Amino acid sequence: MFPGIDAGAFAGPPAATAIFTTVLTEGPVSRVALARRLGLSSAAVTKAARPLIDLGYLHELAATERSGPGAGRPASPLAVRAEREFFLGVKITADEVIGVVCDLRAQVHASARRPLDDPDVDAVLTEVDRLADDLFDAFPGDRTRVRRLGLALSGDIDRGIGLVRYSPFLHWRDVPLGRLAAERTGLTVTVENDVKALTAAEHWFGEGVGAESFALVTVGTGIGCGLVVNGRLVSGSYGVAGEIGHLTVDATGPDCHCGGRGCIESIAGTDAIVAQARERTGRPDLTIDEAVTLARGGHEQVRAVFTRAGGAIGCGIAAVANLVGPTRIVVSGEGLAAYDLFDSHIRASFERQAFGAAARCPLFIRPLPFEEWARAAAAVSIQSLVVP
Amino acid sequence: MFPGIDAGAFAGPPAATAIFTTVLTEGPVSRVALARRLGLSSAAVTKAARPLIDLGYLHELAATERSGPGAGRPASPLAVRAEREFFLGVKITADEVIGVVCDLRAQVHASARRPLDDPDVDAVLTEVDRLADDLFDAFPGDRTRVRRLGLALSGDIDRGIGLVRYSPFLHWRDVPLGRLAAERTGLTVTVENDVKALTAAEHWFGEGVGAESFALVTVGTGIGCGLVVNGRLVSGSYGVAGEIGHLTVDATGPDCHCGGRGCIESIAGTDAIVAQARERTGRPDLTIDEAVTLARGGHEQVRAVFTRAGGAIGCGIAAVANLVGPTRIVVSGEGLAAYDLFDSHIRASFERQAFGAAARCPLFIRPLPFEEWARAAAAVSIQSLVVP
DNA sequence: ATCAATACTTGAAGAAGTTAAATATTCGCC
DNA sequence: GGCGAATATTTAACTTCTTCAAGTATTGAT
Repeated sequence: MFPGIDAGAFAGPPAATAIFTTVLTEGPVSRVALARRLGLSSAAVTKAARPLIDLGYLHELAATERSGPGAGRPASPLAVRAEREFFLGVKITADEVIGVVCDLRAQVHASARRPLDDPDVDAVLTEVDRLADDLFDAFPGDRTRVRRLGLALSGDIDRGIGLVRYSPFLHWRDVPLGRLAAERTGLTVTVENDVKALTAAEHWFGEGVGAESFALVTVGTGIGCGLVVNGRLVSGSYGVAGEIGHLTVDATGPDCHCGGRGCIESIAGTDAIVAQARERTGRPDLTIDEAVTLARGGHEQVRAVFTRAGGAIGCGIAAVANLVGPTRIVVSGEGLAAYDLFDSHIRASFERQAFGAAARCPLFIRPLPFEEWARAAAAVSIQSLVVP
Repeated sequence: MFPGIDAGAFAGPPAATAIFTTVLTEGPVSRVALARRLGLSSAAVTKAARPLIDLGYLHELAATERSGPGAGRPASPLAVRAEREFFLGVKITADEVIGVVCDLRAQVHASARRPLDDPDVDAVLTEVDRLADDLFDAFPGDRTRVRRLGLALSGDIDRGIGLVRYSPFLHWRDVPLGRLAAERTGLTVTVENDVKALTAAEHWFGEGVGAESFALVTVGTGIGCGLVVNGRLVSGSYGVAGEIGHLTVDATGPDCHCGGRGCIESIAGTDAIVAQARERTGRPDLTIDEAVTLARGGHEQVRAVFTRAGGAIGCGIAAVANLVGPTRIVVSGEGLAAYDLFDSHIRASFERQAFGAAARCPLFIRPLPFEEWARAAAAVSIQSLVVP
């Protein structure tokens, strides 16, 4: 059952988990609708929902306007009591820790960030702990309701045991971050790869809701991809999954640090875009923001860099669509802050490369506020409460 | 419960399905081992297994040699009674129908084939029906134990309702093949895409056994891919999945009929290999067999064609490994009849392109007897009995 | 022969779900 | 206002599946 006071995770009957997950991700639903949706009898829903209501995780909404024929008792939809519990989410980057406090529905209630100048494990833990304090201070609600912390960082991570197998940018190997952070903060900690966290968050609280399979492509310094197939996140053996950054898309493209040529990342990664823009403008100190401004201002040479990048991203997305056939695709990341320069090119390239009906797969292209990574970490923590 | 006489599918308790599936795919296991493996109590295994034994689907093996400390009652492993039930499997190609009779463990007991000269639905059904008769004639066992038929063909297929949405080589659209074949043959029919069927067969009865995720890459006229992720076959929305044939791997490569350039298929597809070999030998009527003979004989120009093809295949496999991270990969297909010419090049290219530890993913490269496609169809039929 | 170890079986008890019937609430209509 | 049809939810009796705890079975070692 859901925890009363302790930090234990949900361990009730399968029906209760399914009910709570559905209400959480798909919004208020009546018991009868839940029964239909989950293949249960309405009696089973009534019974399984009661303890969730008693514990304060669900509550009944006032009857809403009818949709059907008009007659009959109106439904009393079940809704999640978002403020029943709160979650910290922290994204760890090479030079910063960014944190948020979210409620059960992954709405942000407070946020904070701290610089990081030492990638040493202990130093990072200290900053995470301080950040948690900052978040508690900034959080207007009941602090005793915050009992979980989600951490997200890039690298090879074993979420099950909270182990960072390898983090290239922090130079960590086999760091039991989950245990260490739990000791430091006294919270129940979940650790997940950042792209997977974002994918999971999008699956439960974003555009991926209700999709049996979907893909998230992140565009920034690197190009990454998270996948949900058959309703479950794809983890990948050997610590590898979602690596699309080094697919070849243009053999006439630039050399890539991976040893290949014309990889997506070497064309559409932020660094690659800056490098190309510098080359074409002859300004060796051009920044990405200046490049964006020039492109928006109509500078054809720089514009072409973004066009080409969009084309490369579209190719990568098409590869994903052709291989796993997701129902929907989200394209996001810091690199899309200037998504007005990308959008149509990504779509055109995708539609050209996608196989048959896969071209009909809807694309959601939008920039990603950096805080969103931290929210994703909190979302993973929410998941770990509901589905241990 | 398992059917006694009727053609109904398994509908017993979840534990019984899990037990039967495990014994079927992983071989004889003791009840205690099953309990540990499936997270059940040994009492539950005893109880769930009894009806399966009574119905003749499972039986007890004589106690085997011990593995543990030596003391204690020896286990009585449960094994599948393979001859309890038999299955027809038929692969439909553009010019032939190929069929086999398999037992529950997917061992072939008889096989037959018939030419096909008319892609008309009715003509194909007639040939399938005749082939079934041929198979019944060739089958040495008890015919009344054959009650299911699996069909496999390339194209967009809805396995759930036995519908062929689109078959390019037969020019079919929305043909309810499952229903039609059931009416014709009187058998319970399952229809599946051929590559997915092969993937499912490999997952249950081949190199994929026990793998949480694995991939099968077929090499022939086309280059295809089937995926199992989180223990389940990937179906793909929009009728698309596993399309890796048109990934670009060599921008200097030949034009492809898909409109792109340097696609895997345009380099490593059987037709592409023949075309390249003809060009390099100046013999416009060279066949694939002759090309293989030349390459084996040391003809450098032709050899290079296979080397290049192997490189392209390796790239495609690496793309799959980097994106979904399977635990194992099988590379197979008619196109690998000359796999001695490919093997090392595929491996080298894969290891070069695979990301980090993904390069450690074991590759099983081997040719595919054509009959294997029919066996895969039977395997899908077996699955449909056990997991409806 | 006896003991420890391991495998399997049994029976009582419990959890989780089902069906069928009762209850609750509304709308439309008289 | 009262009544019936429609829909939602609850209740109670029952079924099914599973576990737990205790027993039986079979072996090797002493």
